[in-house]
Amino acid sequence: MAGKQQQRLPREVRERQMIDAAVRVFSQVGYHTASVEEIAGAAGISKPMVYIYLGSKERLFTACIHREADRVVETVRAAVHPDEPPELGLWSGLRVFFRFVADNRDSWTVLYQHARTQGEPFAKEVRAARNRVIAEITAMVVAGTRMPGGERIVSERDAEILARIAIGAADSLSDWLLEHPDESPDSLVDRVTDLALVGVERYNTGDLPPS
Amino acid sequence: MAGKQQQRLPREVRERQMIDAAVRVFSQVGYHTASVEEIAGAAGISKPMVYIYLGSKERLFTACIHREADRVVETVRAAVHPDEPPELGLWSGLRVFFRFVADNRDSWTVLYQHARTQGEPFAKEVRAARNRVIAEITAMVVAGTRMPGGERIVSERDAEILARIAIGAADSLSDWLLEHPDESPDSLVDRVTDLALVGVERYNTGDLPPS
Amino acid sequence: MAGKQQQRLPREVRERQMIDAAVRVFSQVGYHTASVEEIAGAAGISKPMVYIYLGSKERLFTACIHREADRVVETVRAAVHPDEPPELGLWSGLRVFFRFVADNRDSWTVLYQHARTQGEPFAKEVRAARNRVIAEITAMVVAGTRMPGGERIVSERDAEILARIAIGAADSLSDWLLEHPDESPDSLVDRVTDLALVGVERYNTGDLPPS
Amino acid sequence: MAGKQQQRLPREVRERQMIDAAVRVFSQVGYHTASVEEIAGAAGISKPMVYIYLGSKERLFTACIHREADRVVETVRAAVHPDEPPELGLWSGLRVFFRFVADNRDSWTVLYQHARTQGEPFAKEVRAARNRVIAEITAMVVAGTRMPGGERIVSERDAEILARIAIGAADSLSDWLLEHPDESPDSLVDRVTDLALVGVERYNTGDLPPS
DNA sequence: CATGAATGAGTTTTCATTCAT
DNA sequence: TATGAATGAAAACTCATTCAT
Repeated sequence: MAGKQQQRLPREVRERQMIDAAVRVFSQVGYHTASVEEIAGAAGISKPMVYIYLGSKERLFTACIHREADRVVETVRAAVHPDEPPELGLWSGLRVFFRFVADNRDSWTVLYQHARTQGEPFAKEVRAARNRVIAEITAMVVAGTRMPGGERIVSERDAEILARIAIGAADSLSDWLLEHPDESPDSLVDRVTDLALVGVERYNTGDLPPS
Repeated sequence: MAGKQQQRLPREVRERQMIDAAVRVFSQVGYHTASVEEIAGAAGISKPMVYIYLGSKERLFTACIHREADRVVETVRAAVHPDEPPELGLWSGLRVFFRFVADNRDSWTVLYQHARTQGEPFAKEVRAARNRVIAEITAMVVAGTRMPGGERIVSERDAEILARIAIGAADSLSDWLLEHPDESPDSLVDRVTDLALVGVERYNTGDLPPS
Repeated sequence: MAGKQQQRLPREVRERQMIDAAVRVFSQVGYHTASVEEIAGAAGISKPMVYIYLGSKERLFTACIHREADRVVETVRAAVHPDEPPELGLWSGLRVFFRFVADNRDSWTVLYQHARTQGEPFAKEVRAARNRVIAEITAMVVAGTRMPGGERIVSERDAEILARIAIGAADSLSDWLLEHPDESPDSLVDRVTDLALVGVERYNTGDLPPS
Repeated sequence: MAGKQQQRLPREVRERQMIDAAVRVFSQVGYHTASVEEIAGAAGISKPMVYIYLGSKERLFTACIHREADRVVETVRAAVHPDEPPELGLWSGLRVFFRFVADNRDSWTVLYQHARTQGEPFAKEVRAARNRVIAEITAMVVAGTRMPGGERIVSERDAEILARIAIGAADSLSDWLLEHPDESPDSLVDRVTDLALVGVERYNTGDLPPS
């Protein structure tokens, strides 16, 4: 008489299923609009399971933020510091990062767009997650901008600024990518590179930079 | 039997007050978390007034989006195309835009961060508002990158990419500004300019740009 | 600057306008669904006027009930007791009553259908109004069923029963009339008369009436 | 933290309880005046349950209409077409119908009085329900007015008119019954029968029926 | 472990009614 | 007199969360 019960799975697996589903749903409709029931449904389980495993909607969202921040950080770190030396240059690093953002819309949307806009209960957690991402991208910038000899040519502060620009640009440009299916993350980075290398110095001639 | 009534003000004034309050509250807690009552309170009136004048929470939010999009567009347009000639160069234009974002946190937060993350009911309106902003910044980029002779050196597509980068960067960097009270929008643009002009070509030597 | 004000009309006229509008609106959507604003609009005046003249929505509805009950009673009375003798027979009286119901949908709907279904605040008023109508129809039945010599052939109690049947039937059949535009109140009464006179005794042969 | 919960009952049972309570409450105060909370209270459960099971106040009302229409139809049908032949005569059928109306005030009030007066959202459903009832009573009239040999003596149209009269009369007379506790549905039908059989032909002599 | 049943708390929305001009 | 501006009170509906089985 009881409705069919889900197969018993080890806790770890179940949790991953839930967070996967939650990221998917949250990214589509946002934290408030997503109901726990909807998420449970998307994970193929019943509502109380979410509470048993994750405790509350808030904790579930937090778990999503953590996991997705981990994924960004891991991805970038793995590319920039592969187990063995040859560190990537700046543009190669950016390419990896852009590709992640473009290929993982749900992750990025939850992490960068939704998490940010939630107020109090998450402020702290979100800041921490963001800082981890920023730190990682900053590290990538630092690594990518050393002179052949190893000297740094951008200060820590400037490196962070560049990291933030990269993050904001990735976010903003990933929308552009969606609207331009004829382009790819790679072709986009190429464009940006060209603009930075060639364009900047040239189109700037008529506009005196601050002395 | 009715409680003491507010001072009577003409509709136009009250509507502006409401939208002001709504932008403030929405920017702080987001669309869903903000209750109409809270907004009414912040505007110094009672809830039903919001419904009498604006119709619904949804329409109120839409009104905020429209007005704030207008403000960004107006600000940028006024700076770039002053009634009289001397158009601004790229960096001067960016400076105006950055300043707006930094000086109007609430507007920008609602427009760029919150509006985006709201799903269906707003998708269309938001897209329209965003496109207006993008178009304006793109125009600024185009205007700011002409050669002295007037020839364009960036294609339309690239101009829009630069505009999107500027927008994403402004958004991202305005957070950075908050965390660095010793800096200002102007000093920040100076840094970015320096990085773009001087840095790019130099720190790139070790990393071959795509051929 | 002030919106155009309605022409000043004597109180009596204004009140009639309001009640006319109210009957119209109430009959269409019912007491609760009708908003005072809607009624004021239908009467071509502003909301506060309704309160100044009638005091409250409740009193406005009560006024409608009274007036419409008066109209039914007057109509029937005028037909049955014309200033001078020749009283009408039963069927002629019914014909008058049916015609009123059919020709005054709004009045009847408010009086018989809506007023009835409103609970407490109106119970008493409604009962009184209904009783006046019932009394009048009963009087008509009594008048219409005297023998040529003047003796009564239906008891008071039976006369009231017949009156109630007539009222319920008029209500029920006026719906039927709406669905059968090829018929008229008169043709309907003819049918009913035929059924009563000819049919009843005949088709009843196979079904023994209670001994 | 949640208050004490009601005994757990299967959905089917709860739904019936809700509709029972709703019919009771709606019949007493009408659709608009009845609050969902009040109905939930009358059913011994909390408001959200009504929404979980029935979806909306509108759907709840519709469910009431359907169920009560079913009950009238079933009652009449069962009496008129018992599993085995001897169909009832007209008066016996009416007696069954009158008894239902008198014994099920709430059902009848909701079905005939309240449902009618509700405008748009219900118009269609109500019409359908009413038509089912009318059709059943009409069938009863047809069955009850056949000659011993089986020939029909009333046309379809006239049968429906008689059905409508019966319905309107039942509605109207059931009020009368309430005011006359010394009478019963049966005694009332007896009176009506007498009036129809004996009275009609007699008291009519002085009033010429239409030629 | 898993889930159907149940609810407290809160939100948007509407409307009769009043007041200031 | 007449009306635009304003609000208290209440109703429909939703949802995170819990408990009994």
